[in-house]
Amino acid sequence: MPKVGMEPIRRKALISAAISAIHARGSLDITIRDIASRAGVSQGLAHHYFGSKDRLIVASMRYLLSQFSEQVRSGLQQARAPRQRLSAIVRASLGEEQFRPEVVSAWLVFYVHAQESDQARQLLSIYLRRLRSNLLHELRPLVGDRAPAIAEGIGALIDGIYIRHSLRSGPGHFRDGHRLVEDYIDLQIGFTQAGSGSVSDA
Amino acid sequence: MPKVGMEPIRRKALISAAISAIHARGSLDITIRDIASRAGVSQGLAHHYFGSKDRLIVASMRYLLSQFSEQVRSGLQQARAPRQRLSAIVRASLGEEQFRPEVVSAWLVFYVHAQESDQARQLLSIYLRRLRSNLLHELRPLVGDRAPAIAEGIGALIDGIYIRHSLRSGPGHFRDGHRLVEDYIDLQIGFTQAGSGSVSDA
DNA sequence: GTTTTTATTGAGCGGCTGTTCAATATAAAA
DNA sequence: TTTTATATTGAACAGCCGCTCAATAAAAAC
Repeated sequence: MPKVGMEPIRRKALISAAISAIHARGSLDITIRDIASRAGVSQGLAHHYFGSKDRLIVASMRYLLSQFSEQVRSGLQQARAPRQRLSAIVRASLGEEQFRPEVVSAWLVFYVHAQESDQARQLLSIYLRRLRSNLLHELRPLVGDRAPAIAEGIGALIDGIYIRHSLRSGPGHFRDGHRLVEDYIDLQIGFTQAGSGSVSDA
Repeated sequence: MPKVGMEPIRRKALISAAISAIHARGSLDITIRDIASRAGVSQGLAHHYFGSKDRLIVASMRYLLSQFSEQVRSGLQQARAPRQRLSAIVRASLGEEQFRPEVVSAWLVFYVHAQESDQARQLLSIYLRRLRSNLLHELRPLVGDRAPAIAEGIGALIDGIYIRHSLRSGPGHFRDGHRLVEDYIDLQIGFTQAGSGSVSDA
């Protein structure tokens, strides 16, 4: 078996510990000592591998974003038709993986953090652009030039459902969120086909 | 002229200063010294009137919520028909007043804070319930028993548009948000009247 | 077996924080 | 005027924070 150095192991453990600490505290107001202790190492080691608290935070954010991206990618690989690919995106955005309590807390906190940190805002913007681009690509053949507005609507609905979920106490409520977005998509598609909009030009 | 004590004046100044500080910092990680200095008084005075930092934060949150409630109330007083009252609610929720940068920051921060503070969560729940109740009351005569789902959709859309706005850089984007919600409402109403749903029973 | 690299610790430093409190100035009441 | 209540300050305190660093243990390289 290949003996690897400790670095990747510790990095991952510290990132997980940071996300867990953010959830426990409900904000970015967490201490390196707390994170290190959750990861089972000393404060010094956290600095050794990440240099500063800020860099550890950014690394955690990047980790969450990359995990979400992979969920989307894997979902899209199993769907061919545009309408089904839309569902795949919704499923990835509101999937159980994204609703793990720690993950929800971290996303919320990062959204807020993006207001003060340029780096955080840049990272989130990438996520927003990619999601928008994915939605547009699938919507265009279905609704023509109404795609931009509908993509914005879907994105806002997803974010709104997500943030509202975080205020509820209980566990469930997943399926309702999906349904809400799916109905929205179907309504908009139906309206386009029966309404005054251009019935596509391809 | 009626000579009032300093208390109400200082309380309001400190609350405004707190909201301003939250905006500047982008989080609740602010110091009493900073708040007091923005209000033009000493740290000691802030404690004299609010007792603790926590109570000052909660007072600021309450202030924002009450101001929003009044916007809704005043909007509803000028509209009679259900469909127009819905527009009034949307207008209050996505009005310029709510998009003042300081207000946006404060709302976001409070949403996150609600995850750790029971008091904050309770306050936000009241806002959510009242908004939902208002929407349901106007939706029922228009869409019958589809009202709950549509109310949830409208609420999520509003919150999503709000949170997404906070990540944009520029000033504008107000009108687009309104339009998105109004279209959603019209689509849902149209679908109800032409679709398979119960056409109301009143 | 010696040297060098990696892994890890925890004490310590300077600095900032919420809060307390004694002191004082101002205004109201007597 | 004297007394009392209100308004206001800023120094002081105890405590926590991010971060540095010298010390050491273990592993790899030689």
